[in-house]
Amino acid sequence: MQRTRFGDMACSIARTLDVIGEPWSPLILRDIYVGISRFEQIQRDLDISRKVLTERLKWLVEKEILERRAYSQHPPRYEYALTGKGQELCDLLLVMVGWGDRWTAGEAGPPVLYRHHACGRIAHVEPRCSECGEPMHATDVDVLPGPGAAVGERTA
Amino acid sequence: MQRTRFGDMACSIARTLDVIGEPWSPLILRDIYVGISRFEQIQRDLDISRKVLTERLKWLVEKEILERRAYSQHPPRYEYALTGKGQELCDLLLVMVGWGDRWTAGEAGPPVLYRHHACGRIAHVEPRCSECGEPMHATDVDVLPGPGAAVGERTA
DNA sequence: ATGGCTTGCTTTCTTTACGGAACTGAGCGG
DNA sequence: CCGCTCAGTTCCGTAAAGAAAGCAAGCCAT
Repeated sequence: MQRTRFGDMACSIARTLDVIGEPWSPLILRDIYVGISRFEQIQRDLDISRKVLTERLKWLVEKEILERRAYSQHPPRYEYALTGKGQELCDLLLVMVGWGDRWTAGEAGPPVLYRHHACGRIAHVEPRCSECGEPMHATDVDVLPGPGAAVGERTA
Repeated sequence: MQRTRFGDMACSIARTLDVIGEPWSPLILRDIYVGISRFEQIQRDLDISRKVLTERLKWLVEKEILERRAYSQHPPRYEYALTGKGQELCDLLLVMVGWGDRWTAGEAGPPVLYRHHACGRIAHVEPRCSECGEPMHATDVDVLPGPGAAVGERTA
């Protein structure tokens, strides 16, 4: 969508946005995650322009987030499925759900609940440190240049 | 940017996207998070159109993600600061960083590292269950209708 | 065999938003 | 009073989104 491509920036946020940052992409991912996996289904569910849906699906397949596969040869019918890379992106969706539930749900409460397989309880995700297991929020970290930093260039 | 507003959908992902889903918004948030907080600074850092930057900042202030405040009266100069709501959004950025580092960083390695205050180690965020503390990925949950579900309507 | 139905797109057209560049205006500072 | 910085605003050309229609392949019933 945007003319400026984010993929070339030395920033993991920008590079993630390059993949799913365009409008509709996260919602398409969500649909496929919950089992709405065919072109017509997604189009109806989101009420998205067929043209844009075609473009997004092609892009996400190119980026190896989705796989297009035939579930019927005759007639040829296709569905879209998450790759491993795509499933990990869905973790990001869960975090978005967490923020949205907390700040935008209002009176009515969250529209969707998530039950954790491991404990069977309704839960939300909590960001924790990969090293010590304690909560790890944006306010709990120092930001340092890493090996892939483009020295002397804009970080963005 | 998109003509279709996501804010009215009964979906926390859509409502989160309504706030920061537009192009550049997450990168603007990131800049302010790391201390690049003035109009000219952000514009230079991201090389974003001044017009779009103006629009985004105004939107994020309206949505109470950012606060515009004068750091000088004479001459009148402004900077943008995260609200509590905005700081929590930054957790989402950390998750995006995690995915981006893992899938898009390549040979060079991650451009930026994050040191966790609590343990002092370089770390990344790991989504864990708010109830039992075990890892909680998108593949580890069941999706159920919640109280705020728009019954009979599209979930999106 | 043919008219209708569904699926999975593609095409065309209009409207909107982005990107780039120039311009404004307030307030220093020399 | 000339130039500089900051913080935008305005204008214009182009690219992308949205709406709607069209298309082709393959059933399916009459």
